[in-house]
Amino acid sequence: MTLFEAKNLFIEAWGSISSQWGINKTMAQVHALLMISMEEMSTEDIMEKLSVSRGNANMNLRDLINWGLVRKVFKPGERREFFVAEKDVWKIAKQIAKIRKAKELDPVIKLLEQLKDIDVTQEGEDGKQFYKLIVDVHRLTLNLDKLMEAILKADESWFWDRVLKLLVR
Amino acid sequence: MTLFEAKNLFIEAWGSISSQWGINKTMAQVHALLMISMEEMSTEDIMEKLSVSRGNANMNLRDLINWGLVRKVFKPGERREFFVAEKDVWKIAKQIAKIRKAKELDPVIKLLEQLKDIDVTQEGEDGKQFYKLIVDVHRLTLNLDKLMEAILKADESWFWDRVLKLLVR
DNA sequence: TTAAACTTTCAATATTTTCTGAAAATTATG
DNA sequence: CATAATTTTCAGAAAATATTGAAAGTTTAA
Repeated sequence: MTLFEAKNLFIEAWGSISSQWGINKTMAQVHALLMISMEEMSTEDIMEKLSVSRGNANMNLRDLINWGLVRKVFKPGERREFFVAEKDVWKIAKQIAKIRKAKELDPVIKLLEQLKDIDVTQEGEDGKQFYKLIVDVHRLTLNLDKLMEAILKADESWFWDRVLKLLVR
Repeated sequence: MTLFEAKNLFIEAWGSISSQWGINKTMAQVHALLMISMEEMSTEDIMEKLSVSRGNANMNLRDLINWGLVRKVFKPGERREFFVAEKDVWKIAKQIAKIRKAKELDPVIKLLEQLKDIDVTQEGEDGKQFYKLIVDVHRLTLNLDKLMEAILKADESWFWDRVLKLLVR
């Protein structure tokens, strides 16, 4: 496999896999493209390489910027904007963890905290069982949340050294 | 908030949040409903409670069974099938982790292993940078994979004791 | 200024995903 | 068996999501 083929495969496959990650295909492909390109790219470059419209490219670049995975750069003498992706894989992972925590975990915790308000004393077995479920899920999500927070603060080698030594004997 | 209200809120909210989890609404609601119900439920019961069609109920129940989160039970003297959900939250979490690992992580690892085949010696700086990205992402996903495997084997309190003591001082 | 270069927006369209409901298949019962 | 009860399938409808492309908006520089 040549480098060219490998890069194309990477972009294509990243786009397909993204559907499993709840991320839209163009966004994943733009990200893949920017991660593997040496040079900053213009909107035009991206549109051409991925065969997508200007609107689509623009919107997904904006999302990637909001996710903190891509940033704009200005080239001296150039009027248009260029884009580059963060290349440090640990930083990328932390950024994604942060976003996913906010989207997937925080709303659950918020819901569970509301639900703990029920007056469980008034109800029978049924109420107790429901309350236990809520409390259990709440405890679990809080723990996951703490784990995520720890990841966000951690240095890569420190984190994996600890985790793997202690869990995977 | 009464128990009744709380249960309805839980089902409704679980359905909304599920979109962030890449899970379809009905599936999440059926799961929520079964998790909080004391009694096993028939397809008919579920259709009525959630206002969904027979086909939809049937298909999502099958998916939940395939995910290992729900099982069929047979009642003596009853012809039709009834369904119950696993109630142990740690078991549920492990099951979900297992599925997500298979859907989100394993395909990435497979891709990266293919991509490591490129003949990097032939290429310049560009090839080196690409290779580094592949290797870095590969290492990270393998580590995540090991973490997931550890979770799958672990006992809940043991797992959180270790993780939280070591990461969150 | 103003006009060209470039970016953003958004209504219309296309695509993908989910849901319905009736028909087909399966299973149990007399 | 035959028939009634129940489950499964699946083509088409509906809903949700993603994409286009052209118009509107913004910025730069002559």
